[in-house]
Amino acid sequence: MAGGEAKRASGQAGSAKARSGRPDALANALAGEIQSGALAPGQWLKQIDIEQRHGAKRMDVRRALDRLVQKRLVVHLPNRGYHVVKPDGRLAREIRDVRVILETGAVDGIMARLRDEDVAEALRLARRFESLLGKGTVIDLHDANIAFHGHLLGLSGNPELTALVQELRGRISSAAAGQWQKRSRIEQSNREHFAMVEALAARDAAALRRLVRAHILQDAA
Amino acid sequence: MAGGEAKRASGQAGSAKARSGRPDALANALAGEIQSGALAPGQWLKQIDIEQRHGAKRMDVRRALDRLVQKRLVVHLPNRGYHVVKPDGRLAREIRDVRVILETGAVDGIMARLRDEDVAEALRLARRFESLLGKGTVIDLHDANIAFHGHLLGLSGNPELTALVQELRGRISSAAAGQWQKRSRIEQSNREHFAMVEALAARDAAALRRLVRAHILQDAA
DNA sequence: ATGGGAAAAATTGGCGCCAATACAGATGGC
DNA sequence: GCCATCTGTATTGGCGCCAATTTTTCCCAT
Repeated sequence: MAGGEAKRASGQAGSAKARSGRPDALANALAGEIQSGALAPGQWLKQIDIEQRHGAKRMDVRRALDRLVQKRLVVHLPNRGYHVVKPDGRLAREIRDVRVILETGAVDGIMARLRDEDVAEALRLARRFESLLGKGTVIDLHDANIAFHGHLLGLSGNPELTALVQELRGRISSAAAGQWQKRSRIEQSNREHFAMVEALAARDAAALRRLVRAHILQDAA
Repeated sequence: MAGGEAKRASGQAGSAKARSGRPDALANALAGEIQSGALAPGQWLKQIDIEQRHGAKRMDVRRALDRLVQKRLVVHLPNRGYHVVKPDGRLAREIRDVRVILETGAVDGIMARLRDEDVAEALRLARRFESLLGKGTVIDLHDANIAFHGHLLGLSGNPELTALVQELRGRISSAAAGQWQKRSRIEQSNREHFAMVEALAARDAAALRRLVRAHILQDAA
């Protein structure tokens, strides 16, 4: 029995691609709705509603919900159902602190591998964020912000670190979503983006660390 | 803000207890078998085998496997099955680097909240590890090591950080399991444990950071 | 003998139905 | 008039069966 050993090297090793499949797609869709606030904290997620709204099969719904439970985005009460997790101040603070550690910790790796074209790309993304300040939706700004920070983290050369931070961000964005509507804070974020790009260009690790820390701490303060 | 509604203490907020339920129990059992090496890397996990070996229902098996996929411990190929993930040097290195960032980043938090009794507890756990050097099994040593580092991380006052590191550790322990059999390295780890306790007692954050970094880097080098 | 191909066995994955449980509303007793 | 209980309804969760796909085995042709 046991002996399986994959003859073909197919699969796994190089496959960060990972065909998402329908269940993951649904899970991501629901995660997006939760993070965007479409699904309010505490709201019950009835399987039938999701099944009809997304035109999905019952099993996919169940699997997606189970996946969201593991991502800590929804809570499952046996024989009662699933509901959106309610923002927990303590938890949000802890995750925020972890993000500070991870993203400031990534700075050294970033500086070590930094090329001029990476700085240029960061500048481009910062400008894209800025261009959306006026007429972009909140979601557009959110995406542009993700793109900027994702690029920055990607420069660390550690995909796992990048994925981890994105996962953590997904777990508190719902709590922070309300904060994102304040205009002054978005403009402050924009200024900090450019400051970070300057720190990058100057290869000033200490300054970048300081900026990243302040940036994260203000986002979900 | 974010009202701490929790009328009933039940559910969500404070429930680190989280009734594991059958599916999680199976997932943990399989995870243990993978990390202990009972299930070899690359080996195919047939649903029927697991169903019979663990006396579980088919659905629980499927759910547990799906959960392990999300934990990145097994790989799923549609219509082919699930197999244990093969140790990937690059991935292991990335996770190891993330651990360095997290555990060295936790040092400041640890020092800020450190009490004398915490140092005493750390010393106790270090001694327990040492006492197992001679006649403990590899698994005993592994557990004692986990306990020591878990205590250390717990001192940071950030349960999320602790949980995150444990999760990361679980994803590479299979790869590092082979390394744990070298005696000299275990003794080196033991010495470093006591050095860390000394750094704790001296409230020397820089020294502790240096020790933690070296300790993690050597474990899964 | 060996390679290709087809049938057979095994395994996975999906879908539907039905029981178990919780919720809502109505009814009756105090 | 209010509270407890009971009934009806909606929702969840489990279990089994069957189709789809893959892997293995066997046979035949070259």
